[in-house]
Amino acid sequence: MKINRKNIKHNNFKNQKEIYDFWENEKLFRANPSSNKKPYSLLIPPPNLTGELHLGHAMQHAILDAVARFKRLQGFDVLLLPGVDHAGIQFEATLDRKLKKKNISKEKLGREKWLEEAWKFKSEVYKSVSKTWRFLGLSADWSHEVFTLDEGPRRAVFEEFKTYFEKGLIYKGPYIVQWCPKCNTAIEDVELEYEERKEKLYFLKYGPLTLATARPETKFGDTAMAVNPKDKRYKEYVGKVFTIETLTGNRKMKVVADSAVDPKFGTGVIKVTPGHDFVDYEIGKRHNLPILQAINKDGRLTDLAGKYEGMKVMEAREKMLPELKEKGILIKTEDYTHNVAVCERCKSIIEPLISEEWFVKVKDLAKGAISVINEDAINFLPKNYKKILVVWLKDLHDWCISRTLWWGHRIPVWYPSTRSARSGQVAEMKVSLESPGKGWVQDEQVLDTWFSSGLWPMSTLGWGDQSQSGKSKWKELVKYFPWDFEISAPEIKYLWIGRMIMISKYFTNTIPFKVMFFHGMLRDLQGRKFSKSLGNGVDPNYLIDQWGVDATRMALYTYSIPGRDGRVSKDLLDERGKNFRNFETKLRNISRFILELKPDSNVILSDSEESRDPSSRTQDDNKENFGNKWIMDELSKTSQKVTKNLEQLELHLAVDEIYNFVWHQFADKYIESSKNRRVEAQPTLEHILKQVLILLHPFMPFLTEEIYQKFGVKRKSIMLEDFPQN
RNA sequence: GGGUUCGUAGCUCAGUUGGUUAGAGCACUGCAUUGACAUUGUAGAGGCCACAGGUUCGAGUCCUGUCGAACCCACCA
Repeated sequence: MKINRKNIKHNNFKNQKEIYDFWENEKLFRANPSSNKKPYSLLIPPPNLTGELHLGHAMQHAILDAVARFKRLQGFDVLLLPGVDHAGIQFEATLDRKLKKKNISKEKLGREKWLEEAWKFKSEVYKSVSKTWRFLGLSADWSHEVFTLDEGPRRAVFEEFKTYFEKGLIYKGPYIVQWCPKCNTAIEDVELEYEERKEKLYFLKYGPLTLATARPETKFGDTAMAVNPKDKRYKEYVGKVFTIETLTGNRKMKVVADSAVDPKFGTGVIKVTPGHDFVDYEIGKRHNLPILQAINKDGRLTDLAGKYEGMKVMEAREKMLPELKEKGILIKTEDYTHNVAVCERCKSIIEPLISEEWFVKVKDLAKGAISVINEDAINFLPKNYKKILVVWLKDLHDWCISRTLWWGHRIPVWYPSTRSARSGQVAEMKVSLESPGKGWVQDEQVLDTWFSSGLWPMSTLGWGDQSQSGKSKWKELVKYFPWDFEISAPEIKYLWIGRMIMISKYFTNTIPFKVMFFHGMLRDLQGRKFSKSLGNGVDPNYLIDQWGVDATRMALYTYSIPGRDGRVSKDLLDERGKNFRNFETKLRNISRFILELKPDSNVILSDSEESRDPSSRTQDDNKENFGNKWIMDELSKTSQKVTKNLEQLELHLAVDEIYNFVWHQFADKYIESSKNRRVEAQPTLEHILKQVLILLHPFMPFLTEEIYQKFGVKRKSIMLEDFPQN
């Protein structure tokens, strides 16, 4: 690249915002689909639109940005695509809580008005996310920014739904689902958490048999008893029907034999409640048992419960115990500790129940995903996540994709009348993005957030969008897909990563990304996750205020090892932040020494990059004297290692290398020894400094740009430099 | 019950395919300081690399087992 010195402006930036604006105004973050440079694409995991970015996000984004900047310096056409996710349940719950405080009820507002509020709230929350991104120096291509509910993704999601529908992979029907009574919607297995609870195990008399249960209140929904077929104790009872007292009259129940029953647990007999338990549902299906609904969607008992009708589950359990005892049904209780499923979002106890929902048959999708993963088409970091995902994919059950919410992609299914909509008449419905005509009513439910997130690698590049704006993007899809780099927290490996692989393979017959980087989780010193309720989190904005962006980024890179959790506290992060802030000061001082305190200005200003030969030997060049040759060798070794580390995505090692070189080789040894031959060493000093800045730029973008601007001979921005070739 | 990962200095952690004397930051001790830099320099102390076997010329690194910690998955009613 020819340097035209006349065009070079020395920028004296007042603050980091000015630097960021300079980059943005110069369009240095923009990808260029028509350039002949080799593409390198990175997809930012869309953060949930629910609030502030936390420390984990900051680390994730710092990693993405370092890789993107590195690849740009290497001469790639880099696309770092930003976007945010509408985060269905979570967003809706947050907004409802907010509205409740203002005494506005959702029902009163109605769907349309509520959605207006939602979009307002969305842009409010988005501002804080966007601000933090810029704060961190994220070099994202803002011209490509996407929101999951935008038109493009909406059309892509429709395409996805329609295809499944036409291929017979989508069905609607009653099925047992994990139901959150508080969020009032079905949720997926992967959306639940387990909490250890100390409860009781109740031993109840059912006809001639005694069985153990933790949930006596589901008694009203029992339709059978079951034992293990190999259990000799109960052989004579199998197939026989007994009359069982239910507290609301007698019910005839059969004893069935099913291998799902563990003969070692309790008495070896279970009551079967197909309407409110997953195992029981399966047993029921195998033995053709009737299903009774004993618990409603609001978590209260139904009329089956007689005088207990309307009571919440826990209340009913307490209240019915005396009656059970009195009637001789409750024989004894034992202390019992077990895991209770709770909603990941609101922590309320999940009620398995039967609900009319939409499902996707995932068997073929999963098979495809397994095949691409086994072909090693995706480079998983760490490697073992490959196996973990395959195991999960192997016995995946059908995906419940409907949610009883308003915030999301509404299911693109229409019914000819309100009545057929209510009864969900499958035969009459039409799949369409827009209304098929007057009188048609759209399905009330929306799609699971992950239905659209799973499509993210494609929908962000215009896939499935038949409109003009979608078609104009096809070149980008060809150029940037599959993505070169994707990063994620391990906790959403199934929810998101697994889905993306399945969906991408199904629709494009290829992988969604070439590198899948799972960073570790940042935890507190006791190894617990950060959470609002524990208050153990560390706010990235605090660290940035205290130590600066670049130092904060550096501190985070030291925790960026794939799959390795880091234990941190405010003190520990302050320690590292301070350490790298000191490093920043060191580098400022080095540059002041080299660029501002020059021995003789005539000697130093060389005219072009080429005319200088920094590797020329000094008179007394040997190891002990730390001469030019020595430092050039050290630099070369360092840049080789840094390049290798970056290529292998070992950012923590790269940071370590540069840190050590700058401080302990360059500053402590070379600069010290150069003081008595300053004039002769000056070209080398400048050369090394500039190379150091380039090596460091992916990690400390602001500082390196700031110092770079002080060079006499330079390009417009350090972002336009070339990464040292080795 | 199945799976994964970890155990290295007082603390938080690095240690790339096995290869000199096992490293960093912080903390600690001595010394220096009109210096580009005290947000510094320099010297140092601190480790049976969890434990026990094995493979090897050679093991923090590979294999087996034991103990300890954490996480994920699963239909323990």
